[in-house]
Amino acid sequence: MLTYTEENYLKAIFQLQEDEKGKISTNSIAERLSTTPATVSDMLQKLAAKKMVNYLKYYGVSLTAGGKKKAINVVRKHRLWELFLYEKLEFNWDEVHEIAEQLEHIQSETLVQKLYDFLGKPKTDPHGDPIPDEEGVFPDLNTIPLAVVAVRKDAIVIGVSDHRPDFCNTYKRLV
Amino acid sequence: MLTYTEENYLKAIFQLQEDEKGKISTNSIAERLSTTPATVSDMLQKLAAKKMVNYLKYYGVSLTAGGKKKAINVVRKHRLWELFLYEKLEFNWDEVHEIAEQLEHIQSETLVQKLYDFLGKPKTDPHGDPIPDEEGVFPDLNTIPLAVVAVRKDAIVIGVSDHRPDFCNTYKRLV
DNA sequence: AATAAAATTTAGGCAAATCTAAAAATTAAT
DNA sequence: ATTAATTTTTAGATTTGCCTAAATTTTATT
Repeated sequence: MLTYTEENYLKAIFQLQEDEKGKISTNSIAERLSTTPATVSDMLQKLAAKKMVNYLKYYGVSLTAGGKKKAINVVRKHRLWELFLYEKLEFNWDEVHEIAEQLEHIQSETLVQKLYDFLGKPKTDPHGDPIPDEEGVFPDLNTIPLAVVAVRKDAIVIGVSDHRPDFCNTYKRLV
Repeated sequence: MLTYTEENYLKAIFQLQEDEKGKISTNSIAERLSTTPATVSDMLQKLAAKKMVNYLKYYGVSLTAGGKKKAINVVRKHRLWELFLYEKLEFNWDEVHEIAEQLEHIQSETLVQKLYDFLGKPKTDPHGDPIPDEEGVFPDLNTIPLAVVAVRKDAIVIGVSDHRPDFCNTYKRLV
């Protein structure tokens, strides 16, 4: 069983891996988690001992198959809870992230499954991010960055990548 | 801010105080929380330092006004989440306790309030236990123990005090 | 009331997660 | 290719929550 903190590390590594596409540095993890590189170094060794990451000192980390599975499950739970808060409890979309950071660590596979069904097997969260299915597969949303949409061409905004309340608060909601 | 563990101590003390009506012993807390008396002794001193309990060595503990408020809030959250799991996610009533033990520690007053409204400001959880309102006041349910109901008199069962899955599982649901 | 039993607290330790400061390794720059 | 700068790791501490074993205090028994 992983601790709350360990789950956060796996999620951070997973998300950095998506963005940066290369080796993940100790510093980038530290920055993302607002901690020190020393602490990250320590934790990576623990996660390596638990076979959650492949770790070579001074070279960087990547997730093992098992680590990736755990990470995706955390992301799935985070996004499902965000959607629940937004759709069912009528939170604003800028308020949901912080609470979902806590809810994503609740342990119960049955709960995730029932929440998924309750929300109608959704494909995206309130920020437009894809929600993986029970197998950990992300839906293909066929999106392109707004910056590359041709001039005078119609387009539908389906998501934002900046989740900070300050940014989200600029808009009432998507679409 | 209280830790997850501290919240569990306050809840345990609160519930023991309701049952036993006298001084709460170190041993009874240890038993309820499945830990050792030594650990409890330690924690009581920490909680006393935080003004959450009145504690006199070798004599027992009681909650301060502040500690009681926190404890009731945890109970409130626990019961609201249980009801959510049961009513909205269709869990069996014997499965909800364990998950609610985790959910009761999610920090967000807004969340509790919105959940309360979402569930229709309920008065009882799936076990028939009263849910305190936003002020921490428990609704008066006007109940008597089944054992003192007169012979040949009609009565409606509104709750059970044993929350263990084994016991609850004997019945499909209340009423 | 003295002693035995039970309850409680203290002492000393351990693991997790964090930090700062120092050391080591890698990368960049002249 | 040395040296300087940066990144990463190790070392040594701290806090929280927990344990066992020993000491202390209270309660019960004869």
